[in-house]
Amino acid sequence: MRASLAPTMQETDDDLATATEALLIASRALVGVAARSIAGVDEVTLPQYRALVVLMRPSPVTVGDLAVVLDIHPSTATRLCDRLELKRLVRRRPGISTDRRVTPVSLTPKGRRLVERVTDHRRRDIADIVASMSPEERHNVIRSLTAFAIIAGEVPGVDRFGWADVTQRDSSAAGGSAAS
Amino acid sequence: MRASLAPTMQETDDDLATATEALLIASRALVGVAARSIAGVDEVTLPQYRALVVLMRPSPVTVGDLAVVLDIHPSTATRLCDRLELKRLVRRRPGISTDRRVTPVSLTPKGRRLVERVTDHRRRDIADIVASMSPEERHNVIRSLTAFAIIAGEVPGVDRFGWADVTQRDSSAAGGSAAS
DNA sequence: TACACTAGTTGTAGTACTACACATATCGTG
DNA sequence: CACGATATGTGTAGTACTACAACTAGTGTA
Repeated sequence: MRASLAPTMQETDDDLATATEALLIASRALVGVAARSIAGVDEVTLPQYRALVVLMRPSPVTVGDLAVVLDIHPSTATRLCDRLELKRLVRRRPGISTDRRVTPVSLTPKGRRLVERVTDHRRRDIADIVASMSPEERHNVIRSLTAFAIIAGEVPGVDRFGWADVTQRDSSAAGGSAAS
Repeated sequence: MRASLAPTMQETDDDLATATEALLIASRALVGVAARSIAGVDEVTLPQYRALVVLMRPSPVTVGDLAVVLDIHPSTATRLCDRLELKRLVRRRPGISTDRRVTPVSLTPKGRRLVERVTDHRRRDIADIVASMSPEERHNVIRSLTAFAIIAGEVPGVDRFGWADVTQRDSSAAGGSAAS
């Protein structure tokens, strides 16, 4: 399919490369948007924000879960939670779990609002761009990106979940490992 | 979402919102991809990587330019350059400019390779996803995202340039300001 | 030439993030 | 119930990032 004419194999190959480049470029633009949306919030550092995004998940999250998802040492997760708790963005809720070794952590309303604020900011920036598109382009975006997002969620090695949202892994801020 | 025909005004409004959401979701996926590509590189921290991306620009970049673009204090830019120079990723090149107050900074081959490595990593991840798409979807992506990227580059408040690539501004890693 | 301004660096100080090693509760099992 | 495994927290240490203040050097102008 392809609008109308039948694609030859060669055209398909070209499209593959072209689409990849288009996404790579769009990726930069979108990442830039994401960057600004978190930049507008002074209240948390990047690792902290990443943690908050993880905590947006509906399922319960423990300190240990955070360590696994963020790929940091458990003790680092503990410290991270300490700081977030000081800022009243999360709450430790011992006793919620039957396993009393674990420490469930949840967002406070304040923490949730912060994440939502960042998302809204990003949505506005994107909306500004979308508003500048022609109806046809807009229409196209819906179709192609929906397809993209669905597939991205299925391709192994690509996170479909929010924490990726965090935009990036802090790399090795210290001498650490933290690699993929 | 509807497949073909001429949009009415109302449908256009709907599309605007839908397209925004589609981009928001795609944004997460793409940011996740970007995250991984930098995560695979232990050698630099995020601020350091951002600086390297800025230095990919063809035009000469000074220490002060870095401070402005990265939105950090000049002294912070100095320290950043110090560390990058220690890692042999950049070089200070005094004497290149007629104004002997400024200190031009440029990537070393090693630094350039690092940035390219990250980009390649990202390109591969995206290609994996694109490969899973139907030719029609792929075709669509090319058209819509190219339009998106072009517009994004024109809409004020959205960076068209590479440094956004960096994926994100480190927020206030310290007690700092750094906000936008 | 004197003086203000610009660019960068250095001194100082504080917070964050990271990990490793060790200590403390709990849980599961034999 | 004893014992290993699990989940967190603490003690300790090191690097990074950040900014402000002060200093050096070079530029431009009156």
